[in-house]
Amino acid sequence: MKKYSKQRELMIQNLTSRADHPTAEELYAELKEQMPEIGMATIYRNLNDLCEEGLVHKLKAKVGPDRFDGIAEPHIHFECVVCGKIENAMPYHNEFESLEDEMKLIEKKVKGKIEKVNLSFEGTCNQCKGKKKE
Amino acid sequence: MKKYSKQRELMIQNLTSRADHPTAEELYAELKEQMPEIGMATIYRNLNDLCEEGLVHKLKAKVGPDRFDGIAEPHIHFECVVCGKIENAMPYHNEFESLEDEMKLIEKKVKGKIEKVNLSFEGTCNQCKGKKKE
DNA sequence: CTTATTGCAAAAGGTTTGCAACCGA
DNA sequence: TCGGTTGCAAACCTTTTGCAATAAG
Repeated sequence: MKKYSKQRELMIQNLTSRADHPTAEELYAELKEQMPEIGMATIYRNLNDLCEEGLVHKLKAKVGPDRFDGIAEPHIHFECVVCGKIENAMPYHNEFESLEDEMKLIEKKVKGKIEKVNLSFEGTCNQCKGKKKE
Repeated sequence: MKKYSKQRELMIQNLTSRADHPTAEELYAELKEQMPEIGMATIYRNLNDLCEEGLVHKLKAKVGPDRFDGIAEPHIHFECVVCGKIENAMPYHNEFESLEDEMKLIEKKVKGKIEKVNLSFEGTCNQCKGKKKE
């Protein structure tokens, strides 16, 4: 039987109320301020559970550790191939708005055969564009 | 100055002449038959070089180690969330043919800002569907 | 009282790196 | 000969796991 845990609660709260996609390490650092005893293993264990429950999605960046997304709606990701950061593709939203709708359409169409549709862009984020191979 | 190496040559040959997307380990095992002295570090080093040169693409599966794709043309991937295998989305090709064209279009449109557009489906492959959580 | 969940530390898995030997130009 | 490339082993980073302690129901 599933039991309540403060740790998991904080994680859900954190992940579902933000638009970016932190790594386990980043999440850990943040939660450690609200709860200094929390351990890394708990973070990973709950993250995996939440993924299985479908509440959270695991994102694999080309660079760096995995990232986690607490937003359910299909959306487009922009991933920096230099630092690995993944953001929702807002900067391109206007141009590609229709694509998110199309993603939903595709998902509906292939329901059963396919669990998820991913659409992402790769490039260099503005921060990384600033520095010449730091 | 760049020098020829038998090892890299074999890798390029292998990766550009197949439609699937092996892991470093799989590639290593195959090449070891043609060249028993070859080492894992060489595989990884060359794989990274080839990715930088743009000859090969690194694919991050949700499950298991990274995979490598020697095909340049934008195409849709189908990834098994159980075993991690990634294949070109041929089974769905008819239905979604237009999407590959759209990918190319998008890529053209955002050239400069964006290096690559990725479209992928997640699901359970036929082999994994066969076995109940083996 | 029972058992899911935790925190810690150790282990595992995948990839990268240092270095001496090797090989192509 | 010179410098890029290799193979090996050790190092590295991220994630998972075993286990005893803790806390939810």
